[in-house]
Amino acid sequence: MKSVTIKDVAKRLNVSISSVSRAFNNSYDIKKETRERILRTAQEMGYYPNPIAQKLTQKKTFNIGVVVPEFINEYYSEVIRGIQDILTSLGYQVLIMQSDNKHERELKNVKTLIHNMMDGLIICPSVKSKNMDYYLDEINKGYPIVFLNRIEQSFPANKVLFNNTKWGFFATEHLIYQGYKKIYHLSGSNDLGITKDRTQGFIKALAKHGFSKDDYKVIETGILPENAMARVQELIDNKDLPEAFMCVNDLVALSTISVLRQNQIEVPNDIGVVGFTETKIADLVSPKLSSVKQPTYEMGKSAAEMLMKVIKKETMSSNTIILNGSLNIRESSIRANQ
Amino acid sequence: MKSVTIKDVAKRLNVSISSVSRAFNNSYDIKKETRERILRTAQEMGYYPNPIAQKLTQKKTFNIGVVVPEFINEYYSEVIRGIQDILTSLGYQVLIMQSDNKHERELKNVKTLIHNMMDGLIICPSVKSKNMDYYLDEINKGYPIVFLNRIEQSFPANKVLFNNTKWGFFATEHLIYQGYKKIYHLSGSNDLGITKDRTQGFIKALAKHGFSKDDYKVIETGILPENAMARVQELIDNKDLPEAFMCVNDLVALSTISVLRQNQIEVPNDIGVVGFTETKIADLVSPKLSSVKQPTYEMGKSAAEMLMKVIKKETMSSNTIILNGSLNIRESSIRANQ
DNA sequence: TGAGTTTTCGGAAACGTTTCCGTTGATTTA
DNA sequence: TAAATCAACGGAAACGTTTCCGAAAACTCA
Repeated sequence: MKSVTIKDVAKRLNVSISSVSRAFNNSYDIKKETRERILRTAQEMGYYPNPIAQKLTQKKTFNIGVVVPEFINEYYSEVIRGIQDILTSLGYQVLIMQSDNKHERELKNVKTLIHNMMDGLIICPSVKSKNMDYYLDEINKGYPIVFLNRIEQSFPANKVLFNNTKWGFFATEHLIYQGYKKIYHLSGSNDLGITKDRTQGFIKALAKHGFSKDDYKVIETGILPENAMARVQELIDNKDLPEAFMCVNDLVALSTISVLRQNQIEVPNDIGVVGFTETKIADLVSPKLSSVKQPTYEMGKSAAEMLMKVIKKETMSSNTIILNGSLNIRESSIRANQ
Repeated sequence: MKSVTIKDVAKRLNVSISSVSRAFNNSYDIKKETRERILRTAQEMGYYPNPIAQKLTQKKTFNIGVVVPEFINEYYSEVIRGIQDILTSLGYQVLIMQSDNKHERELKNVKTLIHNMMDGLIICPSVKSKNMDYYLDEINKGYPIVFLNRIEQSFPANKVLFNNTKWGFFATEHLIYQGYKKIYHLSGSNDLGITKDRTQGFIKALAKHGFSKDDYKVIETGILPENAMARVQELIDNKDLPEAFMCVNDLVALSTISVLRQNQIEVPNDIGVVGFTETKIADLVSPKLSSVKQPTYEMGKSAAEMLMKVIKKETMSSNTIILNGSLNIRESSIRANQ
């Protein structure tokens, strides 16, 4: 378990510790031949500089921490791919921690990463900004942090966002243009800023097109199938069905379609459905699911690039990047002519 | 950016550095009152022990590294949840790295984690054991490593596995019992041990039930939709369709159903389909997808528990845990009576 | 009361690096 | 040829802890 240190290499070659160090950091004041000699025998002896010791003296670790709430679908997976593609090409390593949608664990993760001297952090918060003081403190101390998704636009920090209100609006307006006159929104939790924004977009679209209070409803189902299915079944039982559903995400949309089908209600012939945060399966199911695609990979890339700028001190202020998505209209929301 | 160190605390209280250290490690040889006094002012000054410096002197970091190939579906997400639930309850932190299905990046990740002094590692390899020498070296040095999934049963290390051959066999036999006489297997890459094992299970089941060479085929589609869809379309064009498909995973199964539907071929009325590595959507699509459920959460738990035993030196040998799954039969593979 | 024991604490080495400073010998310059 | 410059290297401090060792003070016991 004993690993070979810089001293062992120095002793073997009868050179000083400093020279070995210089050889590895290819410093200018070392002769080319000795440098090569040192590197060669170091290789033979299986020596590599201990990163922990390096961190103690240097400031840079070339490690970047990423905190995500979950991996429930490919959303954060693709975000991380975007982050990694940028950062690994620049010689950084990406360390990921999962906070399981719990704010406390998120905070603990962030502290762990900071204390382990990450050069910077990309944080995807679990819930809407409660207790962000710690983060603000660190930012003010000069610690490089970029937020991604699920954070308020007004929060004074560098961040990469998706405009959920806007695309919630478009998704809803699409249903309206299809001629659906009564539309229900199955919404996420109100604690979650992003799903709340989608709800706002929903309401804005209805307002613009003169829907009255009787023509729509917002039903808080959360983002997981179980509860959503129960609530839809309730609607059916109460004979309180709309002409279309605008759903907080694809999982809820698929759940809705599934329950409707069990009750011999067909999508889109009887009822239209549109999802949000498109996943691969949208294109594979029947009916194919209309949904809003988020630029996940690009969001990761942007966040990584922004973080690099912060680290290089090329920017100090609180920048916000808002990326565009697309509404992919498929079968589930195409209203039959009648 | 200058953080407060142990010296600052010691100086403020006119005690020695050692005493402050003792206070934090609640050592036995410090008076209770001084310990509390130190802890209190340390808190006031915002001091916490620098983990990097601690790592340099101690051997334990209470950090565990996890390397996964991807987050393409909820598979590794649930594995990680299992790992985290065990380890965080024991005071450990879990650091995750994603190797993007590339062996080189996996190796780099592992080295990064080891050099950063993780107390142990759980590795989910990306491809079948090529170049495992580095891992074996570390294990022989006494470094605690547990492997999970995608590794050969003969590999001499601690590991947690799913019996892909067995459940590939059961999935296939289920189709046979349904009366399907001609069955094709859409398989993953041969480089991937686990998908190869499923293929073996497929062939075993056919052999047991006396299928001849003409009654089955193995078609290597890989694990992603695009290629699978193309290959299925080829089969349709060549009028070379089986009575049932046994698919390497759910994504390929859904892709298959989708292509068949585009060609007016209905599942399960015309053709039966069964998937593998069940995901949430299996229950939400139409027809509901029959699939093999893997005990993902439990696999993570087992791996974490096994790693703890290795770290505590309660076990030295190469243990293998093989967990059981279940075959969930739904609509897609129920053959209509005829 | 004096020897032995225990409690509590300080000093200093150690962990494995980087980096500043200084020294040596060789080379250049006037 | 003497002075000045330069290339190449060694020594040692520093990073922030833990821990071993030893010593002072307090306590025990006969």
